[in-house]
Amino acid sequence: MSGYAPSEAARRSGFSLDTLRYYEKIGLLADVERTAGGQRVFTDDDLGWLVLFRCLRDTGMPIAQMRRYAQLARDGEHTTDERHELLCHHAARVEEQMRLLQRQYDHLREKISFYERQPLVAPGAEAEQAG
Amino acid sequence: MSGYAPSEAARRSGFSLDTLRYYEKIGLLADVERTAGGQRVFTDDDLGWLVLFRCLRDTGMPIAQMRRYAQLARDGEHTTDERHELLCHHAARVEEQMRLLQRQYDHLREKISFYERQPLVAPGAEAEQAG
DNA sequence: CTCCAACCTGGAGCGCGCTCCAGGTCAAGC
DNA sequence: GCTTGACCTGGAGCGCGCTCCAGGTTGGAG
Repeated sequence: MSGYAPSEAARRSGFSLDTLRYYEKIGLLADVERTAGGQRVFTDDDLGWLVLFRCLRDTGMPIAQMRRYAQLARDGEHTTDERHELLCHHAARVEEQMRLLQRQYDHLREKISFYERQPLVAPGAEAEQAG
Repeated sequence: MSGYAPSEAARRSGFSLDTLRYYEKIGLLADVERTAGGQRVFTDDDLGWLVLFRCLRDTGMPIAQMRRYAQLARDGEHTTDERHELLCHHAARVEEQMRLLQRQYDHLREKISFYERQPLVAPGAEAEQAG
């Protein structure tokens, strides 16, 4: 059940082969196993990390911070508080990001509704907006 | 009421001076007025555009697409359908983005709650997760 | 009139996160 | 044993969106 070829790991994780190698190179994924010949073998644990990295990446965490998190996890049990804190801070930023996105989405919708109302309104009746 | 110095426009829009110049250079903001000596004077209309650009940027629209939108607007009334369509497509992408962000935020929260439950649970009682 | 902070230009540089490449190795199927 | 496609490495390159710089000009305050 564990031991995936690079292409399989790529397929399952949604990251490209190059990205998987890159993540290992910069120390996000550490010590990926190898065959005798030197080819990578990804474990279920690696896949779990990749799922996490996707979550963090999709929510806008910089790679440097993911690296830090991964390093803390490798450092052992005594770093759980710091890891917890790191994730909480990140979650707070994500919440802010969601609020901003919602706000700007509302603006966008308003702008769109302006285009949709325009044909029904007498020319010049609405305040001129940019665009 | 209209006619802002670059620094004032920067302050009001939240973009840096360099970014304002950059936006003009690449044709997002076209034909910004100048004093006799060549210094920029931003109008309320320019400010309106900047508000729009911030909205589009914050929702992840690439600059090339903003450029296209701005160009269409300059091309006149007969492009309203295309502009409307462009914004609608963008809005759809933003909705997808919001769904993804929410989903990944939920994962993140789950991960965090794992850290918060951990001290209460007997060692080995929970499935091992990466990180 | 002088000063100096704000402004101008063209163009180089940067930070991020990959992505691609050349040149070589590995390993599964025939 | 041979072929062939997947894989390896180190390092260069890229696309985006700015950001910074040098060297010069402008314009309002005193």
